[in-house]
Amino acid sequence: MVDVETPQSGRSGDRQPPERDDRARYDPMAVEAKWRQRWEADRLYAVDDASPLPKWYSLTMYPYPSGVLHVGHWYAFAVPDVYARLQRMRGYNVLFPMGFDAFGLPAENAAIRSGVHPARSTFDNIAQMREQYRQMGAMIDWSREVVTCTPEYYRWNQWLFLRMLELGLAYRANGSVWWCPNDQTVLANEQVLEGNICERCGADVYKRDLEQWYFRITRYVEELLHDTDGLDWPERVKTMQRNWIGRSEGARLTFKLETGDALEVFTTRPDTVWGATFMVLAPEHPLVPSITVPERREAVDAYAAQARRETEIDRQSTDEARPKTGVFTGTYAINPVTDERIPIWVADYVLLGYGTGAIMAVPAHDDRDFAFARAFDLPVRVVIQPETGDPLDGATMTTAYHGPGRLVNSGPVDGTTVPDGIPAVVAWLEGQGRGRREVGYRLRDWLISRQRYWGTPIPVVYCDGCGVVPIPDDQLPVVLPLDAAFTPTGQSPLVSHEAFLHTTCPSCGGPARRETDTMDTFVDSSWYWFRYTDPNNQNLPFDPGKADQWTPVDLYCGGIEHAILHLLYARFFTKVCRDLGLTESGEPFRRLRSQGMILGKEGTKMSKSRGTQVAPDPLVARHGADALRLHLMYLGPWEQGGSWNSRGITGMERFLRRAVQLVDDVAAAGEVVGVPDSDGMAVRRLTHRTIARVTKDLDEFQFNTMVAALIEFVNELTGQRGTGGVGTPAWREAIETLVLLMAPSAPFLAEELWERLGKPYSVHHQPWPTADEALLTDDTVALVIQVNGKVRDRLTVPVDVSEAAARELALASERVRETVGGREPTRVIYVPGRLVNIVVR
RNA sequence: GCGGACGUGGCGGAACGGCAGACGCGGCGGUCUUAAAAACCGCUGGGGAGACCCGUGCGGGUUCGAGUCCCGCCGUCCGUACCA
Repeated sequence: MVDVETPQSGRSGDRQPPERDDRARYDPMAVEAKWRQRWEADRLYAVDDASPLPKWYSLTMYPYPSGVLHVGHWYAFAVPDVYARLQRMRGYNVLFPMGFDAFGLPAENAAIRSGVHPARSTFDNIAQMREQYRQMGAMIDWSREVVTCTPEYYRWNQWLFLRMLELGLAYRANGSVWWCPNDQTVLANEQVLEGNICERCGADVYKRDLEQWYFRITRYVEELLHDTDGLDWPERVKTMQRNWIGRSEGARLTFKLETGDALEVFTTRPDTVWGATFMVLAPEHPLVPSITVPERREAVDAYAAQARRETEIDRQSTDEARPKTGVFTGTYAINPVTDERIPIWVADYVLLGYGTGAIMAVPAHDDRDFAFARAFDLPVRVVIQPETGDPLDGATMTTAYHGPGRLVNSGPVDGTTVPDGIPAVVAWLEGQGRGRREVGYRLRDWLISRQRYWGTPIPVVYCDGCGVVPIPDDQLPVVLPLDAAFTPTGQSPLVSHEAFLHTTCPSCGGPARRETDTMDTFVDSSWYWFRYTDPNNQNLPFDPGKADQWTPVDLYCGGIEHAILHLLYARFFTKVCRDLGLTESGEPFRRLRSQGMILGKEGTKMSKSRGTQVAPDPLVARHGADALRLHLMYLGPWEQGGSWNSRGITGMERFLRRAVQLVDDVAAAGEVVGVPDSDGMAVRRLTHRTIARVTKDLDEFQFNTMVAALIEFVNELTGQRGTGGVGTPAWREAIETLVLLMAPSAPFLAEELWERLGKPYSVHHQPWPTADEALLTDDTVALVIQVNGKVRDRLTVPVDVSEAAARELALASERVRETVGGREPTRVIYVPGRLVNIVVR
């Protein structure tokens, strides 16, 4: 690729003078310890709010302090560190903070098993992990560290809760909620997987009726939905958020019942109401007991009980088309447009949690309703006829029809086209007072109460005289007592802590009982990045000025598993903080990148319990943190992840040793005078092309190919060590550039080599090299010559070769003439500077 | 079922519609060594003595030219799951 003579002799005898043991030249442990100490003594990574440089906020999801780091943590943190370092060398004032998501069930569950208090184990784990992050060489300003289980932090959870209470964004309500019998707590809807699996522990969960605290995230639902459009996030994450919000346009219709009750339903197909031949209620629907006629009561009760049990046990069996089940209540409703009597059934395919928990069933045009109607022999009335093909017949059709067509059997709206005419039908229904347009959402309010110990106490008291009374701001924090008995009982452990439980009412001074539930730990992570901007504030969660100086976060990196929950809650909190005047922007994270997962041996997730985690420490001890960082980058595309494999790390070590040799050559040669001149053009081209490649790859998060570019650079230079170029200014430029390009990826060794080159401390304060455009192209290019699309020759031609000259050269090629024979080319394709394709017959 | 991503040597993976397999690991051969390790040099998709031929899951298509674009399959992974 570079037209420099390379010695092909391959003899090593005439190389350099005999070298000392390579270990003496590059001992990773010694180099890394040396610079780690120096950087910490100098506070090299301290972030200055007053810096005049433009800001760059690089955030990586803070870890749960589970004990020790595994290579997955390195993957998640060391790689974004590379980008943060690049931005710093580019002249940004970079904030790259770190903290710990320190409340939560694992510590508490471990405490129940081992008897070690969660506070103790959490802080021990944090100390150990902090030390491991130091080993990694990450650019962390530890003075900004946030630990969410400290009163200094969770006090502001409480403060924010009180503000939300004032705004009606926090409220208490009775409802049917998911309960995990293993963790002995309620869960948010978002924490229930596959219908009934606890996200935390995998146990089967079920519904209980409890009075709980909620955050009214639904108040922001439209904004949350619309604002996703403008985010530079992976498309699939945005799609997952939109699907979770689940907006659907439709109408709310009221059906009168023969009992005198009214039954509201939500439908996305109000145009099909003339085809509604029965209704279905969820088994848990509150009207079920009162509308069931006495002779049907036994059957309905039995069905409801069975449905509830099935929800408890397993509803995963929904993969195959589960046969529809249900029972008739004995009661009829009146179809509001046809005035017909239609039966009301109870069936578990209608969910209480969506819409109104009741539906009008239109079997001709809905698959589920169709299956139900056929199973129970209910009438199927076609109200949409397709405009082509055979007309549908409700008696004989075998699947529901949801295609386009015209409304039939629909009285005043007969002939309306579907779907284009639906708005007209809805307008007619509204005009008749028989329904109204409504937008439905899947998203529901966020249940934040947890009956567990290791979390933020909810700052309210219950007073017999005053009711629910918020704790005044000046009495915050409500401190979590450390001497509670935290064995789970189904109630918060704080219930049995007398000193905590009994207090006085802040309003009337009388006796009062504290709220003993704690907050979902997702509250902690919903605003932590703001706290990094002002970690010691005693008066507010954070200063609005400081927050707006740094946020929105420019680049947020983390696991794809947080695509819905954490990111949605964080966006919600940001909008609340904006409305509280704490920040200006309504979105927290401008750009999001998700790393793939590093899988353990059998291609499975690394798990502590199964012992499949790979520890970084022995690898660091043996190969160095720099080699491990490079190895992780080199495994494959970062956003894709992959299986862990420690074999390749030796290749990274070899690369680093070759770089050391190149630098030591130059260091030994001493200072070179003069500027790079035309004698070193080939080396200079190589250097600048490498700058361009490395920079582009870093910006595109292509860390694997970035490392490949560095390796190729070193290999190329190593191949030329024996030539006379070593002492030239161009060579010196190449070596210095190499060290600069290595600085983000291999921060320890780059610092060491920079010093050996006699350059001023620190390499991490140097500007990132810029590629000279003029050096990115060669004088000559290799022109590919094809015949009928197959490569037949390669010619070296001037870069600005004319088309005519290129064609002529191509046709003159010996190899081309052999292939073409005597045939006359029918066509010649020319791609400037790249290729000639000669087409014959 | 629905939605998305992916399928390339022994392995991890590269390739603006234009030289398939960059780079690394592993393997083979060599230099140095009493020896080994390390380091260094060379080779390493398959077939063929060779010119060449065949090769990016399978089958079609578009194009001068397809790993790349289009259509239809097969397989793997991820998300989601009766959302009215």
